[in-house]
Amino acid sequence: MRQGIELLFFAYRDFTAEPDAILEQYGFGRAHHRVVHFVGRHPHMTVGDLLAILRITKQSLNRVLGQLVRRGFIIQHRGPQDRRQRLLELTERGRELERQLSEPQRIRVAGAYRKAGPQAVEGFRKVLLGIIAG
Amino acid sequence: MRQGIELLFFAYRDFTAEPDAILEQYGFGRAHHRVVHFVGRHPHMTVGDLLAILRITKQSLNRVLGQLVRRGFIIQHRGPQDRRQRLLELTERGRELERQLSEPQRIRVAGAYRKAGPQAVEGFRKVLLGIIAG
DNA sequence: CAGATAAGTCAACATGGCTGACATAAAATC
DNA sequence: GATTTTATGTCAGCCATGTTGACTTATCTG
Repeated sequence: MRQGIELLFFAYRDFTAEPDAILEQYGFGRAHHRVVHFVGRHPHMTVGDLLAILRITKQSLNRVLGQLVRRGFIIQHRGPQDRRQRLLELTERGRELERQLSEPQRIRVAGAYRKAGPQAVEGFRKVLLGIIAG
Repeated sequence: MRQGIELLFFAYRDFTAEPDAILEQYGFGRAHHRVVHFVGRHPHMTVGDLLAILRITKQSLNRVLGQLVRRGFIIQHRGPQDRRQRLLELTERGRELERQLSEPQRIRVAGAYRKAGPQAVEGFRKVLLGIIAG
């Protein structure tokens, strides 16, 4: 049981180390990575969607989101139905950053998947989903 | 691939939420939790061991470790071979805190294990170990 | 004895959480 | 049509926890 708890800690620790080094070159932090990741994965998501996923305050998000917008990694456009919304999207520059950040993670996960085999991957997903659902 | 990356983020997010709420009552943070966890798991570990596991600086560690010692959750005693070392151990109070913090996590992991089955648990471990090593 | 090592400390700084208060525009409701 | 709610943004300040750099003390080792 305790081992499972620790595995999550170590995996998270090692998982974030390489992207962190890349982010530093841009003057960004881990928070920027999360934003870039989720906007890349869900183009045209709203600010509210992002807040719900990250579970942080609007003020915290805006600090990093604002930087990403001002420096041209993310563009915002008004929602077509609800014009209060700001739909978020990566620019080409943002997509390039996303690729760069996710590369070491993809390699890491791909390697682990390959070594463990498809059945283990299935178990990995099942257990993590159970942990998330609670 | 991307799904695997996100699963880790969500699992870590949900995994830390409940302990965080408990820690707040003590005026502690997530960093204290990590220290309490690892000292609980490896009694008589040295400060250096803890630094290597956590991969933070001695100054960062000392801030939280010092608080835990001063407030009676951890005791230090000199290493019998090497008297420069400070071997770390939870006090009864520290063990009680550890139990309290790990309870929601144990429940979460146990529930996920039960739902997913032993074979999935094996896969979960394999993949996470691959991510850590790889 | 000299140098290396384990641990602790002081000071200053950055990141990224938080609360609280308030502003604006647009949508939804009465 | 007026009012209220919602989505977003913003200012200001606080806190936890990471960082670097410099230095001390005690102890071990060659």
